[in-house]
Amino acid sequence: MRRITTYGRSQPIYGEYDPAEQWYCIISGAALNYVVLADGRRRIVDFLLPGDFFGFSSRHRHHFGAAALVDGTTVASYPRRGVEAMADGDPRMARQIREIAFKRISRSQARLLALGRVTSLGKVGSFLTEMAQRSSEQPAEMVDLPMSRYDIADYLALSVETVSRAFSELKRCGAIRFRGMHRIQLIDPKLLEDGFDRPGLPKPIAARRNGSFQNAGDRRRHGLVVEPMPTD
Amino acid sequence: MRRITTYGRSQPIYGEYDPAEQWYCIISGAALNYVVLADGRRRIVDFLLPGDFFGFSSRHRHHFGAAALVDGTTVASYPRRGVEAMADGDPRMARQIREIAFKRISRSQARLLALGRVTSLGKVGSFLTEMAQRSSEQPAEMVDLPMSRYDIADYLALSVETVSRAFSELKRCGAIRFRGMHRIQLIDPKLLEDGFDRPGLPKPIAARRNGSFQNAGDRRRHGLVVEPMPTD
DNA sequence: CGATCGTTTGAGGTTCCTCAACAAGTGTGG
DNA sequence: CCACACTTGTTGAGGAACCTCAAACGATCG
Repeated sequence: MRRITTYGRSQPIYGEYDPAEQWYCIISGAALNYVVLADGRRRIVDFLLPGDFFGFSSRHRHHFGAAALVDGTTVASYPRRGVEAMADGDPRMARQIREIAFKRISRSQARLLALGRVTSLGKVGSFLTEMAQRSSEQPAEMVDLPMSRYDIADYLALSVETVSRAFSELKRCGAIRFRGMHRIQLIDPKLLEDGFDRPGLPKPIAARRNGSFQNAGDRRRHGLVVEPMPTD
Repeated sequence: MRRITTYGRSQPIYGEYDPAEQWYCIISGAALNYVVLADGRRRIVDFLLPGDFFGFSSRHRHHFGAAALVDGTTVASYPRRGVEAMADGDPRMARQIREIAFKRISRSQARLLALGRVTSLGKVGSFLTEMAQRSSEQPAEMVDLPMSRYDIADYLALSVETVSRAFSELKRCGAIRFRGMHRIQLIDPKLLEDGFDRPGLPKPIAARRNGSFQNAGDRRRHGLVVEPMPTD
């Protein structure tokens, strides 16, 4: 039913616009979903870690490519038709697939927020937070980054140089510490998660920690007037 | 089974962190998914148009809020448990739900690309393209924008001023034409979709239309070496 | 050891954000 | 009907952040 394949670094798992006939799950290693834009730039749509399912598509072809990040990445693949047939006969299976899909929706949407952040430190900070949460169950403060700075840059829609500078800056202000190039210790996770958001301020050494909202006028300006739920 | 509710402008459909006990579908009008960040800013996670399902969550609580965009937005809501039970007994239903979920994954990921675009004209251009595609089956060149410039700004992670300037600029260079404040005619959809991507260039009047890739060196730099698929 | 890749740091220019003012559209009450 | 307040949209000026180009350093591998 399922087939295990091992890939080398940068080796494609499937290409952009390939027919979407398999679903996949990372067993070990890491991979990424990418797109190459018309002008040759690359965007990384998602990093894929052990336990992540991918390769779903609403149409019959993929919209993105997938490639391994590290040598020896092992991936399980399941024929789409077979799984769908199994799901048809086994409601628990179907639920599990739904659950996986919903999780993925949540994650993409959370990522939208990260991408929407204003400053490079904010983006890199939330990237580190995301990786820390995904790579282990309990909030670990040690993060392995199997990808290069280039990958991170394409993931966050920043230039490599800006990513590198952001890491240096985070180190300088004591939010992180390097344990080797691809191993980072999070000293102040809270700061990484919601600090560094506002540009053009004194300098993001001390983070705002108020957590309160703006005044009512600002909320109304944004169309977020809090009114009672409709009673019916 | 399903319940129809009508909402006024800016009226919440459900709040952030509310228990996720219903699934919803827009019947008419428009709505949005939003988040209010710690510093009081708002991010719009998604615009919801007729036919769009929303309110899925992998956990028992929503991560985002939902609110109506226009007066008289009608929304169908379905009790989650009921639908899940139905899906358990009806494989076709289950498939349909999967299909909806997969579509939504595709859309969030497509949106990641739009947010990752470099320039404000690129972002606004792909926003218009997205709205045009979503609001009708065949590629329409007339787009209704039920949301304010503020909403668009929060959707694209730009300031209102920049959004407004981008519209003006697009009008100036003949890519769009105004048919009222919230009704826009797309003159050059191709330009909107892939033009305006590179900052710091002559000025994005003539779009690059080559569609070819960079040289091999650049592809390798990005870890996208094209190698044969594993034969096994 | 040389070559290449990955990473970091510097300098200059462009874009976008903030602050500000103004114009246009909408609704309310006199 | 108009005055007024308020919201929404547009435009200008100045400064901050990021991108590009460039160069240097470190690591890895043959």
